[in-house]
Amino acid sequence: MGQTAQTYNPDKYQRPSVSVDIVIFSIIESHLKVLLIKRKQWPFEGNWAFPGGFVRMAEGLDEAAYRELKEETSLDRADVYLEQLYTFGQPARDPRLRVITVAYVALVGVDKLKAPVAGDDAAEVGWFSVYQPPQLAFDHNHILEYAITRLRYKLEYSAVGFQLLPATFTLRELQIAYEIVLSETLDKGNFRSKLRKADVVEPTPYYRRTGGRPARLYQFKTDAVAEVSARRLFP
Amino acid sequence: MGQTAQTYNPDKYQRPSVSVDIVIFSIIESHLKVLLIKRKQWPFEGNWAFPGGFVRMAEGLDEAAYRELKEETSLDRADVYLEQLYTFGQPARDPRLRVITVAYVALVGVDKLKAPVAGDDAAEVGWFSVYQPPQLAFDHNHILEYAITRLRYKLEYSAVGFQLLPATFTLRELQIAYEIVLSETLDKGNFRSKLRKADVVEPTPYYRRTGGRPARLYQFKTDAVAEVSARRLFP
DNA sequence: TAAATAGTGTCTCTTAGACAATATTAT
DNA sequence: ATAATATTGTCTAAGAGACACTATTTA
Repeated sequence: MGQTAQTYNPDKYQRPSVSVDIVIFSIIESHLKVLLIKRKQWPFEGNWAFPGGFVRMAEGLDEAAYRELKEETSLDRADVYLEQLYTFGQPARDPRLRVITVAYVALVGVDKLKAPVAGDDAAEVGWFSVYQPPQLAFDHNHILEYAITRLRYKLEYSAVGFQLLPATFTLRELQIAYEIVLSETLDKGNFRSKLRKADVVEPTPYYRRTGGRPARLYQFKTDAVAEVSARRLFP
Repeated sequence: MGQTAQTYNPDKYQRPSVSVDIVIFSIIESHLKVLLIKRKQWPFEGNWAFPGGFVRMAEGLDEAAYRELKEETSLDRADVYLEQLYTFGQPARDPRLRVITVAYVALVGVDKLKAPVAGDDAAEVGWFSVYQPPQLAFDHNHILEYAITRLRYKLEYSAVGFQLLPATFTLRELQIAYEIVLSETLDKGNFRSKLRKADVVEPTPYYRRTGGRPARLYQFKTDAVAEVSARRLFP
């Protein structure tokens, strides 16, 4: 809102619509998946799209994202990690009208997944592997690419990968989550020593039974900043 | 634009206005400065604000940012580095009406600075030190903080700092630019060896006279990717 | 020659990454 | 005991950072 804001009367001009779209990631059966909703109407009828919707006049952007998350997936604000991704505004991205969309990325732990119910008209909802996504509506394929890139980046430099797991987890489970997102194998010993130095997880008194020696369960340190800044966590 | 997009008719509802705001950085007289325009009307009359304006129906967001840049500062698309920063949309950020703004960051070399002319009504324009900014309009102080953080981050991990300098420059000048932005001193030898390894600058046949031994002029390798990804350039 | 700045090299300590060794359970 | 998995430790090469040295100009 710079200089022209005073002389320009926006009421005289058409305004775009503004929506939020949420790229929700989770790890399901050892695969990085994204939540999609099937469209039932033109345009892109039958294609899949991210949950989302229009921003209301009295709510902020994050607020709109949380509201849509709740409405379309029953996921509560406390159940997810949410951050703004990027704003996409090509004039032709929606054939009906000008829609500028503020895209968000969300991470959800498997244990938080209720059966996702879509909005009022009970649309189809499903989790899809991010590497073989179906044909998506609008520019959502492009947004998905961008979101995956950001997710990888985030995980390399911070500890938000926690958000993809239940409240307690073994270090091996955490490593596997990282391996799934980054699409590369990590060294067990090095992964653990990195974690130790980053000081972001703490042991609980509990263990999980596995095939061999039971594994200690860990949790994220509540006081730890997930955003381990300035130094790469898993290069 | 998810499920609700079909059942929701946006024409029945009020729409927000969407603007772009551009935080333009440059290094002027050894200080990191930002370009601001003085507002002449309510609200925030007399306060300073970033150049920017409303997005038109037929243009994309980047396009709108470049257009406003040209209109309000005469800076051409080729003269600046521009990237989207973040979208701010608190309902009350503009007292007149609901405005969601897509903020951009721009870097300009000193040599590109024409006398900045403001829009039609010839407002005051000035460069201000980012560390003692005046009282800004709207949430622009907050946006400025965010932009500085992003700028520092970008410079640490990439080579876009080049964009703050003329086409040719000495390595010492480049180092000083980095020091000014990062607010810390860097080791001469280490800075140079990092640059050598990153392989982003190449020598020209020219020299600049200084107080002592003349310094060779360098330029950015045209084929080099300024985004030196995945590895930190100046930790 | 002295001062000033440019440019290069070296040394040490830390860290990344590969790999090995030990520990604890079930069968 | 053997298999399976957890957990910790060791070694080496590369990189970061501190610092010193040489080079080339002006005054």
